[in-house]
Amino acid sequence: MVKQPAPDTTRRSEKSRRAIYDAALALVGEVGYPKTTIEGIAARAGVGKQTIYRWWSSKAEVLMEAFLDLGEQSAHEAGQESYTFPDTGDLAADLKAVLRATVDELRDPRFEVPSRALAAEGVVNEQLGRELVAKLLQPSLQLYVERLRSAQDTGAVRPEIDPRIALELFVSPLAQRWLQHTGPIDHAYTDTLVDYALYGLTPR
Amino acid sequence: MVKQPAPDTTRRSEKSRRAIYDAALALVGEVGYPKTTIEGIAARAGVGKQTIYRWWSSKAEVLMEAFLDLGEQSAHEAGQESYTFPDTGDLAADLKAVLRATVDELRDPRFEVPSRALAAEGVVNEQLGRELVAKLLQPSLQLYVERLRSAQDTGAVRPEIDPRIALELFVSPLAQRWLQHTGPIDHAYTDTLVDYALYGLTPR
Amino acid sequence: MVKQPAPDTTRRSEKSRRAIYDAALALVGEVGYPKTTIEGIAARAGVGKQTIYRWWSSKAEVLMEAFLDLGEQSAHEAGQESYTFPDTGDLAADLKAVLRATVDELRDPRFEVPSRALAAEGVVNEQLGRELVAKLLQPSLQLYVERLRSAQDTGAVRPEIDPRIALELFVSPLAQRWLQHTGPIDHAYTDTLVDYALYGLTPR
Amino acid sequence: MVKQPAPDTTRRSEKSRRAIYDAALALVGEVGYPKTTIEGIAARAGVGKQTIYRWWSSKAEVLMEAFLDLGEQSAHEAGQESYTFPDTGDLAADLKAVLRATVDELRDPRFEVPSRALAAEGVVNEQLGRELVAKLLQPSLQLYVERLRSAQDTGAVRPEIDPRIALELFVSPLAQRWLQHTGPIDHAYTDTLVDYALYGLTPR
DNA sequence: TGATAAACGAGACGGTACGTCGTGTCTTTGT
DNA sequence: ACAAAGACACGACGTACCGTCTCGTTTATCA
Repeated sequence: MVKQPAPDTTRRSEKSRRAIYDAALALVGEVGYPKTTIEGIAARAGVGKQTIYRWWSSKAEVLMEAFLDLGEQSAHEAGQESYTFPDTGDLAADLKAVLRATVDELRDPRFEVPSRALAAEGVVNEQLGRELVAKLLQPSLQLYVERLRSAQDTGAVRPEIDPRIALELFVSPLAQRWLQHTGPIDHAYTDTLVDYALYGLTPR
Repeated sequence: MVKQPAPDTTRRSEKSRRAIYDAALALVGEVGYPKTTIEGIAARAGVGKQTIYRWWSSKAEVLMEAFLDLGEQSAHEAGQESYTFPDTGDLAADLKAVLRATVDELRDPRFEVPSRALAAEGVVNEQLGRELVAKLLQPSLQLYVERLRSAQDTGAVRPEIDPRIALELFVSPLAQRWLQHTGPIDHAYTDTLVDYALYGLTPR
Repeated sequence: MVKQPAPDTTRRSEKSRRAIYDAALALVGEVGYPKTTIEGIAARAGVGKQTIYRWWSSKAEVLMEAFLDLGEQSAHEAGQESYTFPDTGDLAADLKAVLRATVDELRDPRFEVPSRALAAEGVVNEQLGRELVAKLLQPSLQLYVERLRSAQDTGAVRPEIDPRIALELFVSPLAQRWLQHTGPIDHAYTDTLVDYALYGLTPR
Repeated sequence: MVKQPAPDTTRRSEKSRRAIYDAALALVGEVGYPKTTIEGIAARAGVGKQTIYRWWSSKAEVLMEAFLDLGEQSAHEAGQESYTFPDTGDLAADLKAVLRATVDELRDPRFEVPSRALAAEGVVNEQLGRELVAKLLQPSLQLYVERLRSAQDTGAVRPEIDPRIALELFVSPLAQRWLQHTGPIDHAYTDTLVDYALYGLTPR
């Protein structure tokens, strides 16, 4: 906190950074977030503790960057397809498809432990929370906004609807069930969500 | 963890328990959850550490019980009115009223810090999460279920709707905005949620 | 320390006292003195802790009384012969015999651990040390004094010699070797001690 | 006990070691050995507990090294004269002089508490006891051996006498009186010891 | 290409908190 | 009324990590 003589980013060891990311994700997966320690990450990465403290200010920050990096890696490999949203003209079908994919992803144990840990940290640490939202959540949510706007253009969604609020009707219930273990998560559930939200609860 | 030779509950010191609850809530409020330590709680409560370890197995458990107790205290004082749900016949109005009250409560700093801390812990610790849901969340949600059933009886809600899922359309978006700082929380927002969810997004 | 409402000795449970003695000696023998605890003694004796604190003021005191009691038991069984000293007229032979017996006793593991523990405690705790000396050591040493006086009567020892000091020439070297591990202990050694001490180191 | 990954001695902080020695000796002097705690030493030395545990394995070991160091300090200051033994040709006089000096040293309160504590520990802990004997006692006793050998050369002591046993006639009685509080310690007493031991108890 | 300055691995350090154990006191319960 | 049982406040234990701070030792630009 006191002094940050601006470490020289150009001299930074790429090898160490990779090793730290790998160690952090591996440890979180193996022993859980609370038992993951900076000392443990350093030891596993074959790195001095100072090398971690030089570039990050907390365990959560390390993990967040490691996780973001993991996401980028996946995206590269997969050819970016995760950042698109289907638009077949059938809004209900498109939403259901995307939510089904999200359900599958949430169940992938590779992502589960670190993302839970980050989410928990973000609940309590507002700054980190906002960073997470901005870097991890927002890009995905933006795709919903765009798809809903497109639906408004075709008349499938009422024009006065605010897409940024409307998307929460699909996304938040799923997120909450996952975060708070308030209920089971499966394709039938997300399909139902889409139906309820699109057509409302009252008789038509 | 090793041995728990079943401490004798009848001999338990009520005074110590109260002091521990008070200290825990006070400390969490003052220095935040991560900096609240069992030693600190014990010292503040004027209690030996062992007295805490004898009856609870983790900081989170202490805080959860303290928080539950706080809720019961409030309920007693207020004469239980928190466990009822208005039924004026106008479903939209009733939902909006309850959600507005919830918004106000979420902003009460007295509840904010400990409930955030508990929620975060519950995200990561499934057992505690389920306990939280069962003891804190479920009772409130059940009131939504009943109100929605009553609306189905009067024909205000389609009969095939599952109320346990439907309620998430109102509650989860608010919860997520609060938990994950994904957006501002106010009365206009929750009013909008009720409108969108009740009448759907598609043109009627 | 604060209050000593003079517990009523007549009401004292003999059974508990015995059980405490047994437990104390057994534990000291099994786990050593430092790992012997008052809680452990109470548990093993099937006795409340308070019953120990009521009658003794420290672990060392319990052990001392237990040990004294053990000695009395042995004496009773053996018919007091331990409190006599041979007087065959041959002083050297008598001393050698007694010291050989002492060597054998010092090697009896039944006595070794507790008496070492007590001796150590006595080194550091003067009050207990004096009690030990008075109750355990003095009676034996007195026998040396008497035998040496008898030798003075027969002219075998110079009349101006102080027997209380003279006996230390035989007893202390053995005691020190045993206590401080400064050398091996056997019959040849004690025989030599007697010869050196009786006849001096200078040529005659 | 579990792991001792050989801390790097070259990186050891000399300042901390000194501070720990000083704190240990001061505390033992002020509150006595049993009330001296590792936490107390660490606090007084302004040192983390781990720094003590890293280099020593017990309170006794710390104190022993501190005491040895104290001895070395004194020796340095005094110019080593403590490691010599007078040889005036008059054996009795030389022994009396050395024993008088020993009496004075035993009464020096600066040495009394720690050396008693160490002696007591050595009684019960054989390994430490042997270390103490080897490092603290042996060097002094060796001087007696040499002086006695020299006396044998001049014919003042019978040639068949074993000096390592003979020296105990002078040293052990004094040591025992001091350790076990079995009698007063003064110059007259040690003078008497020398007379008795050199010339024997029997009439010449 | 060799000097020099940084980042690096290693890990000792002063600390804080952990969870456990034992102390000596006090209270409850059964007899 | 006493003794067993054991909860309690307290304090030390020995361990694990924290974040800071040297230590040499690579590296990797610039002189």
